This record gives sequence, C-alpha cells and structure tokens, in this order.
Amino acid sequence: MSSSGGVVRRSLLDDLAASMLALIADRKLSSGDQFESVRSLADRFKVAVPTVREALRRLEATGAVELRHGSGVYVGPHVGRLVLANPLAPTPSADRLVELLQARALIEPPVAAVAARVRTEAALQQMERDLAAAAELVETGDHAGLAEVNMDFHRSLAQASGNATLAEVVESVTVVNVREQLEILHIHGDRQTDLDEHRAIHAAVLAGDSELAERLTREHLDGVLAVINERVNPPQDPSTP
Amino acid sequence: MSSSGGVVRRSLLDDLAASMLALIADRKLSSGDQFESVRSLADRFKVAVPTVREALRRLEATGAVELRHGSGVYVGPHVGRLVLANPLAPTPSADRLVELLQARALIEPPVAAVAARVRTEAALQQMERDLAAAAELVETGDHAGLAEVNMDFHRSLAQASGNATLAEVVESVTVVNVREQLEILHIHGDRQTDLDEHRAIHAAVLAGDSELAERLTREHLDGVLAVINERVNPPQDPSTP
DNA sequence: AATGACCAAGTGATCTGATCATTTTCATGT
DNA sequence: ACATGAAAATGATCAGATCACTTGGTCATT
Repeated sequence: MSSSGGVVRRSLLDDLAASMLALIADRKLSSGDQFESVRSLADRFKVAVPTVREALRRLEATGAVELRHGSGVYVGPHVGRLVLANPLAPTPSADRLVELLQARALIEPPVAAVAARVRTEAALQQMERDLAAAAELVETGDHAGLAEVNMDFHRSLAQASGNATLAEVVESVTVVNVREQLEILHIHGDRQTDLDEHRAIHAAVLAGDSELAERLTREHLDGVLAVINERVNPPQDPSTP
Repeated sequence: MSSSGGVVRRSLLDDLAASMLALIADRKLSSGDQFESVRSLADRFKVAVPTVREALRRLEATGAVELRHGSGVYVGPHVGRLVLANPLAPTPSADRLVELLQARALIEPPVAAVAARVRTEAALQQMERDLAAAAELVETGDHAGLAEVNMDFHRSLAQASGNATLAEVVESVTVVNVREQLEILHIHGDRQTDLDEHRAIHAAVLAGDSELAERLTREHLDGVLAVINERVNPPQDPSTP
C-alpha cells in the first residue's frame, strides 16, 4: 500500500506538470530563461506531444512557463508564486470594482507602514523611476500609460516591504483590467494630485516614517475610492425619494 | 476589421478559452454544474479534440472548470475569481512560511474589523459550524483535520466581511500547503488555546465589536507567528557565538 | 422486493503521426 | 559589413484511433 497514506491516483498530467516544475527548479532556471522544446520534453518523459502540451498549458495558465511560437518554451514570470491574479478574470463589474478598491484601501496602508520600516533599496529606486515616468506621462497626457505606471508605483511600494507574499497580494489586486473598467466608467481623478500624493508617500517611506506612510496611503486610496463611489452609487438626493 | 481596436493577434487557444468561458456565463452555469463534453465542444467550435483539451487545461488551472475522467467537464469552484492561490505552488520554505504568516497578520485583523461591522449572516453560521467541527476534532485528536478546519474558520471570517475580493485574498493566503509545512516543522500551538481564541473572535464579530475583533485577530496571528518564528529562527544564545 | 454482479454506452486520457505557421539561424551574395 | 533568403528548429493544429474510468441499467441471486 501507499506509504504516504494519500491516494496514489494522481494522473499522468499531474506527474508531468510537477516533474517539469521540478526540472526547472533543479536547473535553477528563472524567469525568462529558455526551457526545453515540446518534442524533447515528450521524449524525456516518454509521453506523447499532446500530453506534454496539456501539461504546459496548465503551467502556462499560472505564469510558470511561456510558449512562444517558433521560438521555444520559456520560464514564465510567475514561477514559484503563491498568490496570483486570475489571468482569465473578466473585466470586473462596477460593484466588484468598488469591492476591489475597498480591499486595497484596507490592505495597502499597513503594507506601506512595513515598507517604511524595511525600505528595500532596490524597491525605493524603482519607486523613484515610477514617479519619474509618471511625471513624464502627466506631461504628455498619455492617460492609459499613466494609469499603468501608477499601478506600478503601488506594486513597487509593496516590494519595499521586503515581504514577497505581501508584494504578490498587492500585485494581484492591482490588476490592469481595472484600468479598462475605470475608462469605461470615465472615472478620472486629478492626475497631478495623484502624482503629488504618490510623491508624498515615497518621501514618507524614504524617511522611515511608517505612521505617515500608512496615513498618506490610506488617504490616497480613500480619495480614489470616494471618487469611484460617487460615480457608481450617485449620492441620493433626499428631496427626490 | 476588429471593432475593439485591440490587436487581433490572439491565438486560437485564447479565443477558445474565452469563448468557453463566455458559454458558461451565457448559460448561467455555476460551480459544480456539468458543462459539455470535450467532443461536443470540439464539434461546436470546429476545432480538433487536442486543441479543446489544451484550452480546457488552461481553464482548469485557474479552477474555472474541472475534468472528471469518465464523467464529463464541470464548472469549477473558482470561476470568475479575481485573486487565487497558485495551484502549482510548491510547499513553501521556512522563510516563505514566516513571510506568509506576516502577511496574514497584517491583512486579516482589519478584515476581521470589517467583518464585525458587516456580519454577513451566512458567514456567521459558517463560522459556528467551523467552531463546532474544530471542537469535535480537538476531542478526536485529528490534528490534520483540525488544521484544515482552523483555516476554514479564517476563511469564513473573511467571508463575513461581505467583500468577495477580501475573501479571495484571505483564502489565497490560507493555502493548505501550509499545513504540510507546519507538520514538517513540527509546529503545534496549543490546540485548545487556538480554539478558544477563535471562539473569542467569533463572539466579537457577533457582537459587532470591530475594534475587539481586530485586536483579537491580531493577537491570535501574532501568537502563531511567534511560535513559528521561534522554530525557524531559534533565539540566539549569546554565550555560544 | 432488495441486493449485488455484470454489462454497455458515454466520456475523458493518451497515443501516433502528420502538416502548417512562426521564429531563428546562418550561409550566401552584393 | 550588410542585406537577403533558404533551411532548420519549434510551436500550433489537425485527424483518427485506442485505452481507462464512470455511470446507469439489466438481470440473476438472495
């Protein structure tokens, strides 16, 4: 009988996917490295090509690998992550958007506080680059690009906490789909204000003032949330019930 | 030409996966419902069986569908989610485990506070069921089962916040892999104490005392974190450098 | 009538082998 | 040195076949 007590039922595919991940780990491959061709994998594991491809699709779905037509199989950007944004998630509804922002307003301020205490060097520099890029895009009026860079800032802030799991959580809730949704709803805060607030947060983190960083981040996200709430749930006029 | 203005480069597989999700949405299928056979899908979309299977594997990886051998294709438990735990994640290292707990200790207390304000009815009842199950398992000494039910309690707590995104985040960071890791490290807090603390949190939420719920949750998780930290980073003895 | 063994249809899992499409490489010619 | 274009490597898709598992019904046994 099985020694682990568990059922040995794992399908060929489960084994395959696990083996391929193990292979990547053994070779110490990391994001962007080329892996191995589909055919050679099929040969190595003594299975047919379509089977290998199914296993690869599974890995691909979580960002563990990438399949580039005509080029090869590569290690993906999310290999080894614990929490991810659902890559198949549809553009969220307005309600879901509010929920998402509420979640961020709850999670990110404490993360900023930690970031101010830890201050990972690389992340600080990344924040500065994000701010510079944002300033540039405010000038040129590239609103779509600006929205992305602003998200990048929040992710870099989370990186500064030095906690990879926290960074993954924040990255997961700062998904880009949201940008589309914001544009659909024609929600735009004052872009210069956003930039100023981001700069203030960065300064607080740089100074190691965790309380200030937390408060500024909370105020910033609450502000965004207020704008969105106003759009999604227009304030009731008491005179017209 | 394309009406959406986006790049039309999406591969056949992207279209397939998206179409199948749309089909599920159109039919208003939800978790557990039977979908459609692989062969009929291949027929419907005029593609070969292996292609359909690749697309299904992609959906399967995010919990959008399930393939049951000999039975059929079913809608999965995570369809429509925004944030998920990486289903392919390896059992985390000790360091990663500490990070994960730190993240939970940061995120869950404010969630508990919201839960105490909102108090979703169904979630409250679920918490009670979890507590009852936990009490049972404390008696029978089923430690593995107990660890799972304790995780369930934290998930139910997050559910009570009424914010699906928050619940998804909490579920993602309360992955079961951690149980294995805890057992590997032989980390066990006092099980009766855990149960008592969970009961106290539940009571605070039930009473709508958000400050208390937050504090209790924080103390609870900090306690767990302290135990783990002690194991992973044994306190330095100054007399033996 | 209830139970259990057995069979058959439906369905997923895997294989084989081929062909098409894209990328990359590299020899060739200017 | 550079541009060109063929050739090789590689992923994408197809077609059809066979194996394995689940399920529901049949039928004999109790």
